[in-house]
Amino acid sequence: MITLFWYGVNVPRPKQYEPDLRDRLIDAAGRLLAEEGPTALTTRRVVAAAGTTTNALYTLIGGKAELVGAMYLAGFRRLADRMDAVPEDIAPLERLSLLGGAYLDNAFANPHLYTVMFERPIPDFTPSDADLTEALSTLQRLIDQVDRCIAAGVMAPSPTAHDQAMALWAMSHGICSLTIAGMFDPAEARALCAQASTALGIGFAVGTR
Amino acid sequence: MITLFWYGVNVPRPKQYEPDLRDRLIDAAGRLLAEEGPTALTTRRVVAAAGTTTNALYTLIGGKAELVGAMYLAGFRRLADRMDAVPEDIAPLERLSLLGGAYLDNAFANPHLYTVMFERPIPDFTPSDADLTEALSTLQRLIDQVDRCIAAGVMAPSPTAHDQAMALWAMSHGICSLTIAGMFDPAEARALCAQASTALGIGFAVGTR
DNA sequence: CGGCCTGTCATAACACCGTTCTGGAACTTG
DNA sequence: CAAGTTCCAGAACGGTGTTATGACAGGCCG
Repeated sequence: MITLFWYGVNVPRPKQYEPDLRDRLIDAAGRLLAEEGPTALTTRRVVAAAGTTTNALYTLIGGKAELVGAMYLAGFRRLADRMDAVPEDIAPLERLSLLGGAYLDNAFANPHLYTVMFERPIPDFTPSDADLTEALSTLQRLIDQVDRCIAAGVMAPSPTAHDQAMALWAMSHGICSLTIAGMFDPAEARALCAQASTALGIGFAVGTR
Repeated sequence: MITLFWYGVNVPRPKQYEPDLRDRLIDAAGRLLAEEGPTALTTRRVVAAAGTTTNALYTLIGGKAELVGAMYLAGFRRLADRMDAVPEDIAPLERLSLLGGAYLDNAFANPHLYTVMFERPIPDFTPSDADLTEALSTLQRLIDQVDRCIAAGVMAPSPTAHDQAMALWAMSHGICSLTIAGMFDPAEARALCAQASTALGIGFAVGTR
């Protein structure tokens, strides 16, 4: 007889010895990435910082790619938190601008994490399709706010909220990316972003009337 | 007595490396990067593809960082060539749009090289200040064309040509970067870029009148 | 309650990486 | 020809991600 249900019967579930070891590993990786950049993110340094050994990383997380994947998702969660911290009860256009500010703040507060989210500084890791859709879902906040601006009559109804939001996002990301790459300095970047974002909004409104 | 001129007397001039070995190494590295991405760009694979040994790479180029540096500059030269191939005798605004198209073409034709230019896929390499200014000088073509558009009266004289060009560039780069990261697909990216660029131009014109 | 199974984790090893060392061959010059 | 210098193949070094080996802890079934 062949057992079809592997976890159906007679399979003990042993506990994890140190329940927070997985979190400790991910925290240590995050600290290493933030403080010393992608080159410092080696399995050996991570496990040493977490006070354990390589094998724990492999049984608890799976490998370096999965470790970076965890930080990838954590990065988007952090971005989501920052955007959700923007108050609700303000003028739609002003709130949209604050969301943009939060985006730049997030990028410049931890540039290494930002590159993990949007570039490939650790070539072993490329996000899965599930990771990508989860990441893109964070940007729904931007689309929603553009929608509210359209509903309030302060932005044009065409192109679609999605397209206008994507344009705003691409612009902001471009500025963040080039700034992190050393092409702009942060102050310059913020001014440029404010200037260009309003121009973009005006252009969309005028271009379709 | 101290000999001051080391090559003055009695110094034989031994043979040189194969004169094109340096170029062969850089070509092999470029092919490897284009076909298999940054993970394939190892010194051992490069020297094997060029039919030589590690030592040649170190005496002729200096190391992996310098090798990537050569590709960094080659990437900007290639971008410059593509932009310089856009004809001169067309309407300024149309020429500006063709420059944007050339930018996207260049990015999508060799995305791995694009990431070397604007992201840090090989952590051993970060461009020097000299590299950065040389790279930024490529973008002067964009600024010049915006200048011509302003002179022709088809773009607003304010903000400065520099600022408008930087905004257009950041927008285009953002779209390229996000596309290469898997967030957009190339067709979507081209449409978005065209749409957003014209909106940006209109917005700058309207916002200052 | 005891044996077994299974997940947890330390130790040590493997293949590969960038880089450097060693030594011999090749070539130019006196 | 002898000397001196550069070229360059091979081995070696320290570091990387990953995997094999094995000790051990605890939950499940008899």
